[in-house]
Amino acid sequence: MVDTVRVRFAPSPTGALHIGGGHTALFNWLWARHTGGKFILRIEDTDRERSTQEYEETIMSGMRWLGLDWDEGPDTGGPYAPYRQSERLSLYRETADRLLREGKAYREGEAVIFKVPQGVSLAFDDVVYGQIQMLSDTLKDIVMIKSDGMPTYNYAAVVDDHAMEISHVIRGEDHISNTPKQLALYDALGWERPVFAHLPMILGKDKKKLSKRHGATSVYEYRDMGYMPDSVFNFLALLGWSPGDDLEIFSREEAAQMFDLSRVIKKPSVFDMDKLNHINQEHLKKLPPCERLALVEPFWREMGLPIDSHPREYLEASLTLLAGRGQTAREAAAYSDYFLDFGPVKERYESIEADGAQLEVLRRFNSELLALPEWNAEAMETFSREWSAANGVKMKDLAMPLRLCLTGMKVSPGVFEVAEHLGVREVRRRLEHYGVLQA
RNA sequence: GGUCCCAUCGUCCAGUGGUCCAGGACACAGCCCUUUCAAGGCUGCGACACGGGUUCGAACCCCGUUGGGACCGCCA
Repeated sequence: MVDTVRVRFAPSPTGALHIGGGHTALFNWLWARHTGGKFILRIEDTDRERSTQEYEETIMSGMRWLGLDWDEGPDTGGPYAPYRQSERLSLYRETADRLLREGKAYREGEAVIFKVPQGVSLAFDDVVYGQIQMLSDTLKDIVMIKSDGMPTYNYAAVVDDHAMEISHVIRGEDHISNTPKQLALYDALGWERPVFAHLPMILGKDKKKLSKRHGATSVYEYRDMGYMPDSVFNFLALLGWSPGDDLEIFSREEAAQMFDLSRVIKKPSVFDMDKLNHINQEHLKKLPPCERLALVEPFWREMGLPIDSHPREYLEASLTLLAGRGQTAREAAAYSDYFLDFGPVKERYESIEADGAQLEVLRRFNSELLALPEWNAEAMETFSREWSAANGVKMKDLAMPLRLCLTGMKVSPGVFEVAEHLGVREVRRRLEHYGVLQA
């Protein structure tokens, strides 16, 4: 009997790894890791027209990106190899011949077709959906081997799940109606059935099955938008499942430990970008500086910023200063460009807006600020508060123009912290450029 | 059309007959903090689709209605 859990993710290499596919893979992975079982990757490349080696590789790297490692697969091999259906043709052939000999299947053209017995109740107990039953009379005969010699999905999946000793078939709910067909096959072959667990679908905002129309659907698009794999993992795990308490931000390991198939719900869930953003921000905040830098760096590079002319410590500190600003790595990169270069600042603002009298006040203030014996945020703030009180000028009217000159933005971390981090020389350079220092 | 599935705040989840005039999170609004924006803290808005049962008692069980979804390929 089934003593060890063996689950599989069985994508067809006809496209990149989808959010839906990632969700299915994730739940299989969680169950395997939770139970100490095996997670198997099987490539279902029986569609000669659409399957490609490139897609197979993208799917695998997509899974790696999400942190879903597999124990057996086409690249790693394993005791049930090969793991690519196109390499298991003889198995399908032999099994089909057997059914042919037993009179349970027939030929039509080059194809082999399974004759569905009539009047049979095909029922199974789904781990998440419960008892599901269908009468065999509503089923048409099932094509097992196509005219091109390749097996069909419903047939190959049964043969392989049996041969690979899969204990739990965990897949999307759209496969519920396929299950009775596969049940008929298991019965005809005299094979023991695996346990079935169907997962609720992921829907778009319009409550329709998630598709290209809904925007980004491949997991890679999320990476390119600046989402962390940990966040996408966390977010996907929360679709159709929850640990039961109010814990929402967790790691892969924590999820694997808490996960249980019996806690998966039936209701389809809507993909909510706002929630993903929030989860990403939470994970971003937890990251140590060096890892955050690694995440943001590609986006800075993409923006053409001079990364290599700054020490790593400086770059890390720049991001630490951001403290929760930005929900994605891409946003964090955009919010911090002024730390790396003066260029973007100048592009945003040609000059500050101030009339003659205001300008004179700013010139005096900035000049005195630059003359401070100690160049740190605390000293600058103390000085500024005293100066503003003494001169009857609001802090705001001193800080905002300074912020504008240094960052080119109306929003930023505390402006004195920005100034400290930029360094007195750079601050002087920027203030001089805008003519807000005394001659 | 046939078959199957689903139904708690706008969204994601909690809730498995009494402790629920329903709890948390996101989003939204307001307040506090404050040199700005975030972050953080506090408050608010907001749902058991409807109708019948069963029961002393129903968000939870049963039936129906309505509304959604999936599948009906020699695609997977």
